Amino acid sequence: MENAHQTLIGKLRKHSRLTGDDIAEIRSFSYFIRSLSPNEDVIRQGDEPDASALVLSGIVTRYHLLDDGRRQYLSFHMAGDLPDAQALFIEKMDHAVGAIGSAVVASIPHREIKRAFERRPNVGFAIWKETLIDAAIFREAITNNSARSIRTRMAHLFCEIFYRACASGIAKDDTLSFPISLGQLADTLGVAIASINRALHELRASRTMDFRNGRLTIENWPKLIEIGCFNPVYLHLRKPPL
Amino acid sequence: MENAHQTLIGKLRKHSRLTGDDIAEIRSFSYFIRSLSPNEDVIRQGDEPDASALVLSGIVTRYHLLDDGRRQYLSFHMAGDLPDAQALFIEKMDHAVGAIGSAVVASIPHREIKRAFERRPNVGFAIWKETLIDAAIFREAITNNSARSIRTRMAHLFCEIFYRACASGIAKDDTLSFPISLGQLADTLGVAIASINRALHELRASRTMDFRNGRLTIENWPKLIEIGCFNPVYLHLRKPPL
DNA sequence: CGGAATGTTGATATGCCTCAACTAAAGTGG
DNA sequence: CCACTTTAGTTGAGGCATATCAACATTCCG
Repeated sequence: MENAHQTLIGKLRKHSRLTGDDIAEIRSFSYFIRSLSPNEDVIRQGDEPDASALVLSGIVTRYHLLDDGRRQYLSFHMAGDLPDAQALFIEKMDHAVGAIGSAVVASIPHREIKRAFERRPNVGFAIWKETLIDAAIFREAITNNSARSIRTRMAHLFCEIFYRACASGIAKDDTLSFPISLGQLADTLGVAIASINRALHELRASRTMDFRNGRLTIENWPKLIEIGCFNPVYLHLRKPPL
Repeated sequence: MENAHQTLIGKLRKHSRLTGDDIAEIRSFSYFIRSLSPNEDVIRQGDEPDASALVLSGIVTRYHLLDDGRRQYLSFHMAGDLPDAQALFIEKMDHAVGAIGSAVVASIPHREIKRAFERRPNVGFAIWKETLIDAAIFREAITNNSARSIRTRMAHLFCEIFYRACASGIAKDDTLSFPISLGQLADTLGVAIASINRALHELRASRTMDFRNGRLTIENWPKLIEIGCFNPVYLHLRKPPL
């Protein structure tokens, strides 16, 4: 596995330009590694963390815990992502962050990240930009879950995940490990498990994509894009991977 | 009407601490005033603006334009908000920004805002924090539109709007001008107009709140909070207005 | 090997959408 | 200022997509 500094630098460079000094500053970050079991939380709603997690491997999710105990999954994060960067400036977490499947994260103290902002504003701008892209992904999720059919929602979600996985380098050809359950998928797209299952079977039968046992396989990318009304502009990548 | 500097300073201070030097830096911003007619756009999807709008009066919205011409409204903004601050670091707009009813905005050049960051990092952090709170509002909208009944969605939306309007100072006692049509409400909550209408009549009949002719009146705030499962933590206000 | 969690499938119920017909309000031009 | 047009709001009837429920199959994991 790459080290945390390299993972972060590689990620930031996908969206921003960094100078040698910026990179040196990032390399000065200390961190500690944390290995997560499936469904283990990194942070809980209400916590006030003093470090931010950088995903090194596996899938990490952000979710709301509802009054009745249900969950609403908000986003999924992979190697290079900073799923709780917002805690740098907002003390109390309004949502939780946890692993889907096994994952490894590097915990970087806020203090060091903030010091970097003062010394190299450019590093701050790059991380700020990451949080802005997060926001764009949230906006797209609003539209996806509000204005589209189950079939389209599902296709769109998998388009986004696969596209980002390609950018992140964790997708192998047309396949990707994404160990999420149907129940979690239901709590992501805002529909019942039974409906998730049926939509999944439909995409499988039409040889568009196949998701089973936590593995996503793309069989017909153009068709999946069309079904999902997917337009990757909102991901704001400098070099589109596909 | 207050001037733009004062509006911005007042807003940032609701979430962040600013020193005298920070405030002086903000006062150095140049801007020009732009008056908007109902439904006029400030920026369109695909634009690459070089200035950010600060809302001075009226309601401004952010929305996605879908393939079939429909709209998905994403958020609403009022005096003090910076609805397109993200364009500071993301060149191409992935959504549009426009007025609901008549509105007035101040356009501040990106160049000047970025210069302020270099001179007073604290000013940058305060604006960054605003964009992070925006993201929290988006997350809440995902949950609202995905995991709640129409009735609850509607109550939650009006709770948020009224709460923020109080913080912003534009609500008078228990009433607020919010000149949105039922069709726009439908395109916000992801439901049909007919359903919006019926939910509205239900809230009116139960004397919880009344929305008509672009005016929101709260009749029973505790009840509205309960119906909407509203918890304002995600708005991250230093001093809750209610 | 046994138990729990997850996935599968059909039958039934229902909330919401669609459509349509109508009313009310707002904007426009003579 | 009024007639006209357009837009917004209202309401009921009917249909459909999706939720719910239940029973069972499969996989995972200790």
